[in-house]
Order: sequence, then structure tokens, then C-alpha cells
Amino acid sequence: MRAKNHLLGSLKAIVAGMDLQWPDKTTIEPPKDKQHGDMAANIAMVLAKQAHTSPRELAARIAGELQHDPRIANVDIAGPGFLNITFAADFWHSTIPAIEEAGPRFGSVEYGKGKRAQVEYVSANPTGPLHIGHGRGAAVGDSLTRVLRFAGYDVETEYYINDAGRQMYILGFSVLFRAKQLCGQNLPDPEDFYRGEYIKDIAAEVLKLHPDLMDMPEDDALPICRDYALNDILDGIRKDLADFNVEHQVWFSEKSLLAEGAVDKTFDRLREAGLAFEQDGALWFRTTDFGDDKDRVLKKSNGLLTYFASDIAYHDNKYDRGFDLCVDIWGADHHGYVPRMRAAVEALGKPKESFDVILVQLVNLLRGGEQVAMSTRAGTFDTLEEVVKEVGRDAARFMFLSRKSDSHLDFDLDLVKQQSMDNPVYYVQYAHARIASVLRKAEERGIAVPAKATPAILGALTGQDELDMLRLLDQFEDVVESAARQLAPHHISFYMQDVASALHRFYANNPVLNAGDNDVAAARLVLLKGVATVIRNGLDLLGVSAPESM
RNA sequence: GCGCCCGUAGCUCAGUUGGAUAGAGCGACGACCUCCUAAGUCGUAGGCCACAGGUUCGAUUCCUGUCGGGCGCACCA
Repeated sequence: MRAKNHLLGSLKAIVAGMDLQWPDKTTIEPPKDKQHGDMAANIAMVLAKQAHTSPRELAARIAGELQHDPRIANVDIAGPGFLNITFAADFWHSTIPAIEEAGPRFGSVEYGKGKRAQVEYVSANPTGPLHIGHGRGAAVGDSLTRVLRFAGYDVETEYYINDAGRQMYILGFSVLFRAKQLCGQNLPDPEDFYRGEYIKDIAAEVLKLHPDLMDMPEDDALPICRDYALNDILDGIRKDLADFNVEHQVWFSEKSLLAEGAVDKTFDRLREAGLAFEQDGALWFRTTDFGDDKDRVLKKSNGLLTYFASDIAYHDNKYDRGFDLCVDIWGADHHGYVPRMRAAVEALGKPKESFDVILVQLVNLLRGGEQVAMSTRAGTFDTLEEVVKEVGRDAARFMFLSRKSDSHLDFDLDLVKQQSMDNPVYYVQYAHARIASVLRKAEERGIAVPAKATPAILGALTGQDELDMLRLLDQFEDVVESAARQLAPHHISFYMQDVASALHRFYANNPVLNAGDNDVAAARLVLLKGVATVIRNGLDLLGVSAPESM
């Protein structure tokens, strides 16, 4: 980020000095090929037309100006007119003091400063335990939250509890049904009910608390079963999430929303805007005005609300709480629902960009390459709790975050569990542990680890591996910013693998304690400390621990 | 039938405001521990970025079409 900002400032001054307008299409980025210097800028190419000259000629003029900068070692003109800039070593050296000064905040940026965001995720119906798919959504939502906070946003996290409506009735009904069976009644399986074993457990507990359950009228027994099941299942969900290092600050009840008449308020707003109309005895919302395929029903002709109706009211409520950005994380099978939700947000008068949905694709659970059948009846495990218990929290989270969220994920239990180089999480953690080990050894051997890096100490960092490392560390802030902008936390895990790879390479080729030179040892030690800080901060964004030893 | 997502190395996948000779890990083959953790490093092989057009200085990226895969198209939640 320092390299980019430095060039941005210099180039803007040069362009202004030429009486030209700064083009928004300018990119300043590290080139793919190291041969092309530290940073590459396309400024001459995007500015040539405006300057009435050829890209290469313009590049030559700009290069001439940049050469005056003592922090820049070299400027080349390449290809169609790229400027390839190489910084002086001491420019890169000051990356280390920057890391030391920021410490656990290094990598944070001000991209979202002053803006409030809400991330709503998991929000699984409280009718059963979380499964592995929910786990992926939990990892993505939690990590995204951390990334957005690091990028300057004020973020609140929320779990929307669908505790109203038909599925709650079915939940109560299912428990009561199992309770009847437990009491010896011989009943055929109903068509529509929750079949999981956990329902039987809940039924048994309800019976223990209410021995007279069977004597009650169903109108009394059903709510008892429903409420007990809801609380029990929600407790389980809370515990699973806590064990997964995932926190929701707000648990928002759909029932409470309905109770306060939010839906009617929202209907009124839509009517006032001329977007609601009656037809065939139902109340409709004209979502086609906002690009939806067809209009949608809000209130059915039987008088009941649709799920969509309360969802609009819910989002209305979110915006009333003052968020500049609302991010919903949904299972990808709900993608058809996105256009209508976008329509609703627009109809509520909110800017399009203030609402975003991240679709999380299904997780394909494997063991040793073979698909694990997703049958709860067969007792094969697919609950989040069991998966985390088997492979560990760090490995599971890293796996979920090492893929674009909207692509399918093969989750092979044997692979994720494996503590080897097949498993990227250990590769990254090992890099951190290695540094910690070197720092411990330094103390044992009485080699001083400088508390603070000074230019005199850093002057000993002249090797290619050392400068490459500094350049990579300087990119951390850029990675955080783009992950926040794209709502894509997986960028962090790919960057972490790059940093770990650079560290392992460095470690193999550059002795630190055995450098045979105190100045070199001191310089490399402060460099390693900087690397450790970046790895720690990056892993923290993923919610993965950074061990001191392995 | 309509809509959305996807198609990149043998496998799993990165690559987002369009940039240079398209990357990583695994797998395969071959090297490296008297030395700070070998859970590591280095090297080799592997590609018509599904296909065909278009836009321009330049396309894996943007547009159109075709093929192939996944998922949605309720007065369900």
C-alpha cells in the first residue's frame, strides 16, 4: 500500500504538471513477473490520447520525472508503454517500522471509514442442528465481518430467527407426535414432519417436564412442545457457533417483528408508493417495476402473509437502524430470491449498492474421495458439530475460506484432517510457528532481538529474498481492501499462502541465527517479526489461530 | 420453455474496475537435512483459459450466440 500510494502521489503531481486530467482507469499494481520491477503503471497508455502523443513517448517523459525521486531506483518503459518502477532498498525497509507501529492493526485500511454495515448470516431455521453447509456460511460471514471491520466499517452481525410461521407449527407437531409414540401410541408417520433423532430426544425431555402432556388438549400441548423445541434447538445452534468461533451480536426474532406490526407499516409504505395492489383476493407487490420476472404476493387470499412479506419488513427494519450497507449471506439455492429482494430494497427507497447478497454454494462432504451420504437417518454425520470435532476448527474454517463462496466445495474429511502439506492451513500456521521458534532460539542463544527496527539495522537487508518479502508484506493492506470491496474473504487465505510460501523459501535459503554476522542476524530477526505480525493478523481475519509451536 | 451461476494443467481451484510470456496446491518425475522445526525447500513435465464471433492499442476478464454441468422458476418457507 505504501508503494502504491507513493507512486499515486508522484504520478498525480506529474500529470497535473502536464496540464492533463488524471484518468480513473489508471492502475498501479505489482506486475505478475518480477522481471518487470516492483510496480507497474499503465498511466502512459490510458493518457496518450488525451496528451496527443504515443504511449511510449509519454511514458518516457513521465519516467524522466520519476527518476528524480531518490526513493525510486529505476524506471523502465516496457511493452506498449508500461512504466516499470523499482524502488530503492531503503524504501522497502521502512515497511518494517510501519508494521511495528501498527502491530495488530497492520493491514487495516480506511476504505469503509464512517460507514455502518450489517452482516446477516447463518439464519438457519431453528428446526434442527446446523449442518456442514451452514458451517460454510458461518465461516464466510464471520470472516467477512472481520475483514470489513479491518477495512474501517463499523459492523454489526445478526442472526435472523425464523420463529414464526408454518415451520414452527410443524416443529411443535413433530415433537408432540414423537411424544405420543414414546407414550406407547402406535401411529403411522405423518406426511410432513421433522424426522431427525433429535426430535425424539426433545420429546422425551418435554415429557419429563410435563408428565401430563398427553392429558392436555392439543391446543395446549402443541405450544409447549414448540417452545421447548425452539429454545433447545436455538441453544444448540448458539453453542455450535460459539465452538466454531463465530459470534452474532444480535439475534433477531421474526415473531417479535410481526408482533410490533412491522409488516403493516411496510405495506402502508408500499401502498403509498403505488407499488402494492389487490388482485384475486390477494395483496401483491409490483416487483416487476424493479426488474423482477413477475409480481409477487405479499398477503395470500387466505389472509396469511408470505415469507417475502415479513422479509421486506425485516429489511425495512434493518435500514431503520441506520446501516449504509446490508449484506445477506444465503445458500445458493435461494438465488432466485435475490431479484425480488433487491426490488424490495429499491422500493423502500434505498440505494441499490447498499444491499448485497453473498450466495454460498453447497458443500460436498467426502471421506477419502468417496461421497458421504447426507442421510440423517443412517446416522452418517453431516452436522457442523461433528465435522468440527473430527477435523478441528482451524482446518474447517480455513477450508471453507479457501474457495470462492459461490463455487461448489469438496470437503474431504480425510484431507482436511491430514496434518501435512496437502493441507494449506498447517502450511500457513507452520510458517508462524517457525518464526516463533527462531525467536525463542535467539533468546536461548543470547542473540539480541532488536525491540525496534532502525534504518541502521534494516540496512543489512539487501538480498533478493529479503526485498521480495518486504514487497509482499506491503501488499497486505491492498489485499484487505480488495477483499472488503469484493466481499470476498477467500482473498485473505490465498494471500496467507503466498506469505507462508515466501517465509518457507526465505527460511530455507537465508540462515538467521546462523548467519555468522550479528548485523545480518538482527536485520533478519526484525524482518521475521514483521512476517509473523502479518500472518497473525491475516489468520485472525480468517478466525484461525496462529500457534507459537507445532 | 424462461432466468441465474459455472466451464482455466491429470485432480482441486485462484485470477473483479480489460494489461506484458495465464498462476498456485495436489498428483507424476528428479534433487536437498554434520545447519534456526523436512508439517519444509529447489527443479522438470503438464494449457486452443469449453467453442464461435464481436468491441479495441490490448480480452481468461466486457457483449452476442452455441455446447456442456449445477440451481432456481409457488397465493412454500
